[in-house]
Amino acid sequence: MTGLSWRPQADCRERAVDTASVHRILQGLRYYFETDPACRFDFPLRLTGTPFQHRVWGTLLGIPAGQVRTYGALAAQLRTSPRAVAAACRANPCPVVVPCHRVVAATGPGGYCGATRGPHLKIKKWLLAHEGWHG
DNA sequence: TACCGCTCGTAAT
DNA sequence: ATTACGAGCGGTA
Repeated sequence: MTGLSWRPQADCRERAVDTASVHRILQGLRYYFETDPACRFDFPLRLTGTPFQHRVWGTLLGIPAGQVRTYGALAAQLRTSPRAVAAACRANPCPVVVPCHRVVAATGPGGYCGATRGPHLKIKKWLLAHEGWHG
């Protein structure tokens, strides 16, 4: 996971989390990485964002592991524009758990964590491969 | 206002 | 069959 840039928003930083919850979250992530990439994360999420961003993130959570959607397809589904979807993906405060890596461009892989190339993109491709998607 | 993790049409190699 | 480019897009800072 090194290289993933977490850009926590105020809500994430300031919230007090008890040790047991942290343990549960780490266990869930470990299970995803080591055992079953198709597992559902069952811990509660409290994401900070605009109403539109919550709409997009909620839709992302409905994409099964091993599948992808294009920015354009999500835009049509949400009655908005591809770029707006991309901007919301980019603002995702909780990568991996909220699977913005399952959103790709019509012509290529698209970006990840604010980058359209470089190490971040390698992470996106790794996650997709981990989930068994071969594009 | 000016950015953009996009997309589509059109046109030139 | 590719590439390149322009215009339009909707949300956000």
